[in-house]
Amino acid sequence: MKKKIIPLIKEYRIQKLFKVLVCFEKYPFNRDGLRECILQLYKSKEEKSIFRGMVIPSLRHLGLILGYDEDLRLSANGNLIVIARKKSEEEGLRVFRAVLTEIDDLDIKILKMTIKRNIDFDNLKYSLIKKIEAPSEKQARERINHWVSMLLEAGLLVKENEKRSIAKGLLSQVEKDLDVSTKKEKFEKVFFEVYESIFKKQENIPIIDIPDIRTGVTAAFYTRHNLIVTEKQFDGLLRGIKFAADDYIISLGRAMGAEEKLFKHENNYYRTISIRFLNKEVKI
DNA sequence: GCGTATGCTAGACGCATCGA
DNA sequence: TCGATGCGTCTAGCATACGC
Repeated sequence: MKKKIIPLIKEYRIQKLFKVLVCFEKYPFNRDGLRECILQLYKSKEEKSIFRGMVIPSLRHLGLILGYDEDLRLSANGNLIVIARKKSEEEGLRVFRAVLTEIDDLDIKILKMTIKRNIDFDNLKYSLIKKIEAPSEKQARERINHWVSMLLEAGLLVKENEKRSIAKGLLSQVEKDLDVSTKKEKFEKVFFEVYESIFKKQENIPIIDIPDIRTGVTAAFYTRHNLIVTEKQFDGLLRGIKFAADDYIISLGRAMGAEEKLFKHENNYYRTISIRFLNKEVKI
């Protein structure tokens, strides 16, 4: 059986990650400003150790940032966490839990296995360590332990005496937050409004980077409706709308090379989106 | 002008060290 | 002993130098 690949999340303290994400919000596309801001959070430490060795890889593995070097910036999920965290600590955690649960569900499945299997948590951890690809058992254990620590700090797992179990109340809240059915009817309206606002901001250039519209739509859903739309959900919802209708045509632009977080549609990967309105009055 | 070599920078990751 | 921290090293990608 092919072993799972679980990356090592070196900076897994959620409160620290919140602070680091604020630096990314303050200094998008500004590596120097970003580096200085982050190093202030880690007194007297080296750029290589903290910035390049811990923060960047961890945030990238969690899908919270995009780009390299001067292009480093928040992803839509990262931006959503920052917006929610500004509202309150609990709201920040609420969004973080949704993002973590989505990753766990896709790659690791600790939460599902903990619910499903009526076995001791340590046994579950041991069986996971055997199933993941890592240079050594020590490394595999470290990867699982860091992931478990994040789930504990997020409150999705709870420690009772020496046992770990699922925080059922919180998890049902996360499941509610990740329920896409409540978002379908609002999606089209929000999507076209955000497209229009980015279009105007770009001085009427119709071709928009998909990461930008993801960020705009996910933020709008949260601020207007208090709904969490993750990047994965955005992509699913976008795939669900008509690309050609009586009043508009949506075109997608291919990526020039290997890039991050491309939009997958009908087995192809796209980086940009543009909309031609046939009867502008109708839609906007 | 073109192709190759070399050096530098940034990102990623393994593992050593330290303290509880 | 184990978890937390961060240093050392490797690799990829890019820019520049150099030779033909």
